[in-house]
Amino acid sequence: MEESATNKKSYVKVIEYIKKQIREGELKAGSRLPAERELSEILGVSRNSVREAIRTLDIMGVISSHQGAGNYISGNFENNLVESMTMMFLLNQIDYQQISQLRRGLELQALILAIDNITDAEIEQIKKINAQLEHETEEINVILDKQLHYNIALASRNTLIFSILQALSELIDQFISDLRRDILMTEDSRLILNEAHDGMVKSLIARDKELAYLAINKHFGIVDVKLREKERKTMK
Amino acid sequence: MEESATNKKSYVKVIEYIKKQIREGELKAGSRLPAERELSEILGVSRNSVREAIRTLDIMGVISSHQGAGNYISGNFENNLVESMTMMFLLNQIDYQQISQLRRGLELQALILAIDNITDAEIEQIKKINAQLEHETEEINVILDKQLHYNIALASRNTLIFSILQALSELIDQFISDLRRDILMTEDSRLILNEAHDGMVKSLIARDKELAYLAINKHFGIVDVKLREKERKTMK
DNA sequence: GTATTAAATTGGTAGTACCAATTTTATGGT
DNA sequence: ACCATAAAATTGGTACTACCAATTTAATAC
Repeated sequence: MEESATNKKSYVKVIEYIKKQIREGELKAGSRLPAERELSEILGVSRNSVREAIRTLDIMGVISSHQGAGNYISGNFENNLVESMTMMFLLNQIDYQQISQLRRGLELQALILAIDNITDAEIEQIKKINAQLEHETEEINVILDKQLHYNIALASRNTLIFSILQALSELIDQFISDLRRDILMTEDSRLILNEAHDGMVKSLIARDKELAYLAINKHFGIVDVKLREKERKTMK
Repeated sequence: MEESATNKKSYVKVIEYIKKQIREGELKAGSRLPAERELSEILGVSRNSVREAIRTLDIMGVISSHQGAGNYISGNFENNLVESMTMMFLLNQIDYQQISQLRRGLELQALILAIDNITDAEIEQIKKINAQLEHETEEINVILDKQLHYNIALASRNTLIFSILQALSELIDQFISDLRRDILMTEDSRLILNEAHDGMVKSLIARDKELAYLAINKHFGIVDVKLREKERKTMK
């Protein structure tokens, strides 16, 4: 019972065609797709269906559309992950605790991978950011904090982990940036977070994965404590 | 310069409207959306645009469409993650090594969370699966192996981590199932994997996170070794 | 009250038309 | 020959209509 193309919904045909073209090397990042009217003719489906498929791939980050210019293969998937997680968040399928737990797992793995892959220049850059971060006596500088984690994620050389961490960061910005600020602003958490960041940087310098594990635990330990405090207040 | 609704592309309006409805509790998992022709009228956009938006949310897993019946708010996001990662894979933005690294981080975190949340009944279930798995003398039973990891991920009580792990599993099935089988089939890896699985189960029983860390390292240590062997052969 | 049938509803697809942004081509001047 | 400008062609964005196909709902017959 092979029905291959028939029976399938038209927009699925279009998506599969594009996938096939990518798989076969006909399309790659930067390539321009055939015009919608052309695709419509090639595949024997209406332009409606072509557009539904392209719109989906657009939102997913696979394609970027430019009116008048054409549709191009992109490669920016963070948007898709953000969109997806946003919906999960809105539908109450996930909460901040889950996001934090995921981050903990990924930050640790990113740090461990970075230990294997980071260059000396990158370490210097991170040391610089961390030094600036510790000069902040008032509160944790959110931007510097993000930069620190960003650079570590980058040094992991794992696009997938990097993308997910970026998506999580954006998700936090969108929905719970105030919560994060509250968590980071108190004096005690600031000190512990500085220690944690120091530990992370030291683990990179010493290429010490055990230290990395401890530092991440310290980092997210305090985040979790603060999160629970916050929840208790909200409950009252 | 507030332009709110104007200037925005029509399908964006539709998506934002649906998001808003979800945020305000008008729509939740299981809810039925207004008919496409209705939405079209409500928002003052063409049915085309409504469909482009709905199609996107459909592929994302937020909506499930049923011809004749209607569009319903769903909540099955694995499909979206799979789609997204599939595209990343096809566009050579990620490879098996990266997937394995991500899995390693998530499996560890899932196991650690499971230690805190798993019930005795669930432990019994997992022990049973593991016992069956060790009876397999010929090769690793892929299905049982997947079940073991599946149940641990479930016990983590983290939908997000669970979803990503499921997506990774499907991705592996789709593209590199043969590679996985090759990795798991050799005698030495079978023994080590059994030890690793034992360690994971024991860590759950003893609620020992240190043991969990060691077991996961053993598990993915052998996977990585086999992966590198495979790569070396391919290079030749 | 139940089973069957007809009608209405709703998503799926196709086609046409026109607008808007961009690119390409043609035109004119120096 | 070169460049700036304008016209034409291309291409995505949107709207509207029409019809098909699956499903649900209402009507009918028993």
